[in-house]
Amino acid sequence: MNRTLMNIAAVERETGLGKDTLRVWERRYGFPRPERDQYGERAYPLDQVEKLRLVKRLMGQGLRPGRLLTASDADLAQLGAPVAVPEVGAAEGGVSATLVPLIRQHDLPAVSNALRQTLHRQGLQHFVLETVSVLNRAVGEAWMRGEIEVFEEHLYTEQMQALLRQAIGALPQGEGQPRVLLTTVPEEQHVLGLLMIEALLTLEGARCISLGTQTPLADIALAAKAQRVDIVALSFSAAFPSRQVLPLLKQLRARLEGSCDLWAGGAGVERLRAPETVRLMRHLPDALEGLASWRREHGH
Amino acid sequence: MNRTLMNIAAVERETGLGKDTLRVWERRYGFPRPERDQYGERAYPLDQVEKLRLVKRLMGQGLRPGRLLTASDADLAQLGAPVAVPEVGAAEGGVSATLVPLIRQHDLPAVSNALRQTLHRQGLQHFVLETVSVLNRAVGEAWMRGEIEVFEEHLYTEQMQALLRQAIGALPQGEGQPRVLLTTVPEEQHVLGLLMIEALLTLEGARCISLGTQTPLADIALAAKAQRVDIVALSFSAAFPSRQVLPLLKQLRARLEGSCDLWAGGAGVERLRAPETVRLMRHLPDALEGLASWRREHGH
DNA sequence: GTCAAGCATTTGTCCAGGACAAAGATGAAC
DNA sequence: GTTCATCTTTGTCCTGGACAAATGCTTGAC
Repeated sequence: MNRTLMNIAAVERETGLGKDTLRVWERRYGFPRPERDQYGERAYPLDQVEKLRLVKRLMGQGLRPGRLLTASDADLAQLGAPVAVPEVGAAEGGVSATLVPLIRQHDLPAVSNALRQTLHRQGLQHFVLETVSVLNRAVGEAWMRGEIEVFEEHLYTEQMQALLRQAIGALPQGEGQPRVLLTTVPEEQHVLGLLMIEALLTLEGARCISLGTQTPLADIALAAKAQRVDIVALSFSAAFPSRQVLPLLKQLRARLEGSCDLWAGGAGVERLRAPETVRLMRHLPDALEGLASWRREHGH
Repeated sequence: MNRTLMNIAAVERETGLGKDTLRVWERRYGFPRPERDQYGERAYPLDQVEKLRLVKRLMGQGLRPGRLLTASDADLAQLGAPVAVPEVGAAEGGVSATLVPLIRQHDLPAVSNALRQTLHRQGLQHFVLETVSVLNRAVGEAWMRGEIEVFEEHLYTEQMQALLRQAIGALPQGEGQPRVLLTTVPEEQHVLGLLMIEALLTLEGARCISLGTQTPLADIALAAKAQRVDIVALSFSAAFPSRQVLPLLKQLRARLEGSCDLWAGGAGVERLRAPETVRLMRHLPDALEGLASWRREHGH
């Protein structure tokens, strides 16, 4: 018998739920109910960890933990079961209707080819503005509905990343204006948003300098100074805890020079109120508009 | 006056030190000594956060927190000050002697060109085996000595990543054997190790399937099954807490099918004892040797 | 029936202070 | 100098309490 038990740190890694949260759920709702090891420390069986991953996913659909954790296993399984996919939706003819099934069939070469073909047919700008953003949303929602697994999302991301990086690499990299620093804060690991913006802005002749994901605030500020950038652009995914976004932006704003603009975009800022000193980009085209208005204001 | 105060969660993000650690340091060593906000919660001034980042860096050199946190500010500053770079070292003529200064001067185009040129001169295999591994180590150590900042490391990583991905994209992707799944566990965000292995193995005709970084164990196992891979290869950087590596490998091993090999490589496994069921790759060429021996055993 | 304002509940994160295993340093014996 | 045993340091876990912010609910006005 292969009974693996995980300690609380491993469960935090595996589920993304904090240690405090795991303990307080146990106290309040009676779940999870880990065993104890020889030292009295929590030892979670695999099936409880799986249930926690399910709960986490369902919370993304607006369900609250109090309900989910006190519900019976049967009710939970029903909520969690992938809904029969409305194949009618395929009639819309969108790319996502073609691609999500390919991802689910684990046909990587087909996914890669379909993406490449679509890019070449549409051109980079249209591809990013219409196809990639729609696909990202479709893949994310398919995960929340339980239709695809996390690793399938990773596979999709990796294919798309390779394609976008290749396309960006093929663009001319001049000494354009403005200079834009791209990155995400620590804990935010989604990279596609950055690559999309990098593609759009580079196409328009801006000079993009990417730090990749998860840069500490102090280093974002240092990099902005060292690279003498005009704009710092951050990307927040829907998965990022939204309560943290505005405080973070405020902290970073205080560390940047006044002449440097601060932009924040991605699904994680769609529902936020913009402070005066930060420019929120709720949708992708806002970035192009923002670029144009920066150039107007700075006489280019 | 611009006195930003950070709460304990923000300090954790910024420094990478856990909340428990921050509180126990305060209790034991009297540092950090945050103020309290209106609700009695810790509020860390910026200079204390900076000192914590310095301490974290010095700990990478083998210094222990008990010494560092009770040392005077002056002693600490002396330890932390970048040592005058022994320019004599430049006489070795290695690539790192050329590149690290370019990184420090923030001359991105020069870094990019130097890397590209070296790659073309050496060929991909030699470039990965000799140049990239040496550079990664040099950059990491330069950070530990305080010669370069985190953001400069990010810039280097981003340039190298673009180059390696481009080189990999140009390789023929056949239906080779074995099929290898590449990824890192959650909390391990270093991507260059993965790309290096992907380049080496793809060059030798293996079929590499990368999940990118930070895949939960459950999903690594699911992906291995769905993609019917022969080998799962994980990368651990020196920054990954080494105490966690072996338990992680054991957990994953238990979830993989017996016919699937498990490899672990990178600076994070150099000093570990290998369990029987996992193959530790302490140095890069071990991967090539491992590939050859897999093929011998499976009659290819 | 719709909307806003006020009230109640839920929820995540913080706190204090205790405990202890694992890793690292130290010293004794060979 | 090397090996083994002991002491010290250090990170992470524990319990149980507290409370702000977010969310949901009710009431009342139009």
